[in-house]
Amino acid sequence: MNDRSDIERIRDARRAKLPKLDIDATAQRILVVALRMFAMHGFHATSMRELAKALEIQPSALYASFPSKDHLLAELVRIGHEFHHASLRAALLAAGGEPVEQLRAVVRANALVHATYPHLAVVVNDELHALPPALAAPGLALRRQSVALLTDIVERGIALKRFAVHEPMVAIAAIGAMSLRIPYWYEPGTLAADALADAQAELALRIVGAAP
Amino acid sequence: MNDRSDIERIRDARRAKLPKLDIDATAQRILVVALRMFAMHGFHATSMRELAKALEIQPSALYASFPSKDHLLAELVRIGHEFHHASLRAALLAAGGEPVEQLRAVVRANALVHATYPHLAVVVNDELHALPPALAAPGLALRRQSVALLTDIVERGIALKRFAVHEPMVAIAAIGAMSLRIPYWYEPGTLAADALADAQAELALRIVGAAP
DNA sequence: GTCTATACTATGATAGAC
DNA sequence: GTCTATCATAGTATAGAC
Repeated sequence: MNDRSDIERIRDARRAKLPKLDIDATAQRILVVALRMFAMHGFHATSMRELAKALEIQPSALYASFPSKDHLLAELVRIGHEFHHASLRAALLAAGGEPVEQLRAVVRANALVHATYPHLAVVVNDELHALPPALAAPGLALRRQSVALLTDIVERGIALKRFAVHEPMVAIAAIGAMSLRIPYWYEPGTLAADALADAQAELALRIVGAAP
Repeated sequence: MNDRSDIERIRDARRAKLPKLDIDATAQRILVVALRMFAMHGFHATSMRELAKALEIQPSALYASFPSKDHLLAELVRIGHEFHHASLRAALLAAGGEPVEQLRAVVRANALVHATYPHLAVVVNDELHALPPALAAPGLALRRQSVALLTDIVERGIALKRFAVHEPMVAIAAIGAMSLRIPYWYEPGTLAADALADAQAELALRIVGAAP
């Protein structure tokens, strides 16, 4: 498919990038380009031939670094989930014991990850289902942990009467959804990533009815 | 690919369904099954052969109703966008002139569409980018109108001092994201769709800082 | 680790009979 | 409108030389 006319799911204005990794330079180069193409067009809409062409190597050379296309995606999904979960955990640990501050910190971190690594977020969220279960399992486990982390904060805040929420599940889903959607609309320029994170943290506090 | 092992993007607990349509019965039967498969596995991960097999017809029979796989997706996307936009418009028209009631009505409608037609919502949102630009254009136009509809309500509410928002764009995106994500987590049972819609409408009012 | 060359399979789509 | 049969292409992946 030389003449691809698909609509891009995420704009390439911000170049695709990965967190710092400790892996082979060739593998990293492949991962970054694969990340961009998987994010923009989707995993199944990106062929190994096209990926190789974008890298200016032959398709067969890809298999020296990754045993299959699935493993390539799995590695991106693994990196994304681990970085994401580590970011949330670090934010929570630094936030002290007050639910308001915990929620603010975790939502800020969640927003910043999505604003800083939008391609990675898109691939993690939209292409995980393309993996065979064995390769998707680790990511799914981390995802559940991240949800639990947010759930625990909100439920504790309710118990401590810091928050007032009618339907906790709906509120938690709304807070998660807010940051999850960042890659699809946000572009830095008018609003700095940090200001976006602050704004979403404030909205999260409104959502849980934290006393202002 | 007989032995598909992909993870399903959306559970099939709720059977895929379409709004009432005025089209050929055969075409409708094809559309419903395609809707389910595109929603669960993705457009590119669903082959015409698999679709035909699920319908218990031969692949070539599909082409009597739709000239190509793209057109099949385009029809689903068109139906989804038109139904969605019509729902929001109807809700707004019935809501009177008060921004608080307008926002409540539109968010309720948005939530109900996503809770009632989750497969359609998933296909519209996740597979639109798989269409060539010419086929995607009508959907994109309706999408912009729906966003504008919400934006106008929020901005008018701010101007009339009914709402207090620091970053309108962030608030509007959050309100949209909340309903958009419904198909990926919500399952009726513990919470009725109507209660979900009410809960999201309340959260939207909190997000825009409507006086309680 | 990259190349050339190629095997094998799956894909979207069409031809033509009924 | 559905069938059988088939085409042309694109897909993932491998073999073997350098």
